[in-house]
Amino acid sequence: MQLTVAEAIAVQEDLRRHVVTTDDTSPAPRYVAGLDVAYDGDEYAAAVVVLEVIRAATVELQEVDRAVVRGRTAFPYVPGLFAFREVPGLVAALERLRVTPELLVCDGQGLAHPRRFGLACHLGVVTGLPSLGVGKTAFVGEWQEPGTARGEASELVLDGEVVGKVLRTQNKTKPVFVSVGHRVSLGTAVERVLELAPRYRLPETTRAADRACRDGLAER
DNA sequence: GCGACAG
DNA sequence: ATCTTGTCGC
Repeated sequence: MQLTVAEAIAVQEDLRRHVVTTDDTSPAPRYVAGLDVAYDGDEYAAAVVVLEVIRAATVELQEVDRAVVRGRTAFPYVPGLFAFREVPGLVAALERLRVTPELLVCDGQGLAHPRRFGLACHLGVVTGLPSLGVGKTAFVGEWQEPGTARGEASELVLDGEVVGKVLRTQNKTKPVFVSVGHRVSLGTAVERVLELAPRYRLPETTRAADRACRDGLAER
């Protein structure tokens, strides 16, 4: 790896100062992106899929753009430094988009991180775009099991501070861990995730990006 | 010191 | 993340 663990932590401590945890005065996003990376040894395929959110009687989600970039891993998976492994490929994919997303839905945590600077915060700060994190499992913090109905949530607390929400996106399914990335409030983040997960546990953005990076890795 | 540890 | 088939349920 080009960066040492100590250097990477220093970068996080520096970049975290730029995180904005409130909503900007813009309407609900029309273009929302899902981002994910798949691996095969030290080879990876990073994907970004942009969905247009059509709000009518029911929310409709249509893919309008996508970009998949392949590359070679330059940083190992280190808990707490996950972003250094995924950001290069994801930023490269974002640069290839024709449609600029108004919200990045990341695979992992945002503020729910030991230094309050998980992947979602990192991607938001380096791109300047609003972002939020949706983790499939917990990383840090304490919480109570939320109610079993879609929409019910409980606070994710770390050192006495609310760093996210444990949110049930579908009845009787395992909850997901939502946290702020950049330029969105926690309440809005939860609202966006529910809107993007009308049918399954994970947001459609996440599902689309997951499929895209797997497919990208498969074609060799 | 021991274990836990996003993907 | 990845290793991996069938199977129960809506």
